[in-house]
Amino acid sequence: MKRWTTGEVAKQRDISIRTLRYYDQINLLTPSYRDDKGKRYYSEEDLFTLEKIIILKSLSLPLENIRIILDKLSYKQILISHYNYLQEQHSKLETSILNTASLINMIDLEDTLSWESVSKLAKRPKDESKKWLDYFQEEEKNILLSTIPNISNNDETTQQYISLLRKIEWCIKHKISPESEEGSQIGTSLIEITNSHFQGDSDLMEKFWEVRKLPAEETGLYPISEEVLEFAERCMAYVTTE
Amino acid sequence: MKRWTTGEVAKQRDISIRTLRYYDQINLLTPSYRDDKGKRYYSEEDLFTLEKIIILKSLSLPLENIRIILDKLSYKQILISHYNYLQEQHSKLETSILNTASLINMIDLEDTLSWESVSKLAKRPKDESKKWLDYFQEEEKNILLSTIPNISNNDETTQQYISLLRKIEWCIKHKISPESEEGSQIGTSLIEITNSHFQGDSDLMEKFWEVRKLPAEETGLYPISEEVLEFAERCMAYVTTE
DNA sequence: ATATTAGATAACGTTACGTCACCTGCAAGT
DNA sequence: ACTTGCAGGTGACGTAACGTTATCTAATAT
Repeated sequence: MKRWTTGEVAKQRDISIRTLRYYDQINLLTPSYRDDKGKRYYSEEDLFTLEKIIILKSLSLPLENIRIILDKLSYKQILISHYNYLQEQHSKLETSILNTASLINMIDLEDTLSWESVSKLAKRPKDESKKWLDYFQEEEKNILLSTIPNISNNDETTQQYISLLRKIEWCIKHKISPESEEGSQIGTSLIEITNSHFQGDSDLMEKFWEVRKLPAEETGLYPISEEVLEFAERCMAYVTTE
Repeated sequence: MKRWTTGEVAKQRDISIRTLRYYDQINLLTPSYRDDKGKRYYSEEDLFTLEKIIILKSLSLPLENIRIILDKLSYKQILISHYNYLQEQHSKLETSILNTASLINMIDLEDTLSWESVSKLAKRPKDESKKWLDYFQEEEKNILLSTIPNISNNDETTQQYISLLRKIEWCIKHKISPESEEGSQIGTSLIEITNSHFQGDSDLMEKFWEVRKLPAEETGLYPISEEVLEFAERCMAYVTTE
């Protein structure tokens, strides 16, 4: 079983040695082995924990909170929350870029620009440092509960469901068509899950997919893009016509 | 001339009142008018300055440095650096998203995942908090100097040049073709600038455009996308065949 | 007449480390 | 045998950018 010293870990993960010692000090990440001379040695598991910590920190969680929830979350759960976070950042960035480009252009056009005209565009996406819970709420509380009533909470199927959506995004990025082996697998799983969720109530099911199209502000859910929805629908269609 | 109180400014820009008072305290942003009772009033110019500060802060400049350079930079210059920053963030985010999706997928596939396989993907874009100067270097030092020798530094043309590239990106985003009024304007300007830069040396010119295609790591320059390059070339072609 | 609101100052608290002083074991060069 | 350099260690104090709390004032609403 390989072990790494502080220096090695620091270099590999691009953090300072001081940081590692600090995390040890506050009992956030205690290396699993200590020399008779006091040297710290980190195991593979320690590195995974560190990875978790770094990701959670990037969601701007205070270290205190990280310590509390660290062992309650799997690496996968954390990665998924990270993914959601990144997606949100991505869409925010795109509007920011557009706004900034507009502003630069405005300066080129009018030479005296009033604050009033600028202030509309200058709105930066506000920093939601306390909002981090949201990235988990979606996993913790049932995806649906808040928007559609009368559906029981089942954490396992929720997990499966999210996993499927990720897989679809993955397929899209790798240009795998919904009319493929993977597509039909996804389709079958989707139908299974949706059936067990809605117990054949196709009316509710329709409503559900509609809701998923709305932007996040209105539903409180992470929005699924049209592209993903279409892919999902084509997967399911492909399975039923096979 | 309208003036705003601390509370109004704080609400409008989504920052805390404490922050405004603090900026006053450290002489970073002193409101241009004070009541006989001590109340702060911010003018339109003050708001522009605040905007500058906020943008520079988002590039993770310490407030100390911001104060030093604040009056040396125009709002436009700052916006452009901000734009560069956003573009870099954007491309980093995209690889991050891909990596995260890959990791999640890996977990679904193999149930025991080794650190070795993870560590390759887990590389986050390193935080370049000291690298902020780069976003300005491009404006300050001549774009070319570092890569192509024998070209004299001219800050004004550099500015024009960057401005043109922004305009191209702007056109692309708004689906304006290079074979349009705007396109021909851009083309003419591009030809003018490039000529005055390279004095008709078409060999060097070729080399220059080639260099711009390389990623940032190798050149130290902000990379121009293929799309922009193609647009530029079509603009110039359009002008010459007109 | 009182309560609420929006502003002010002053002073101490906080997070996540950076930095500094000083100590230790070990391998290599002189 | 001695120094040098390096990689590691432990305090302890320093820092940035505010948050928080206590206390005060002036103006407005009820």
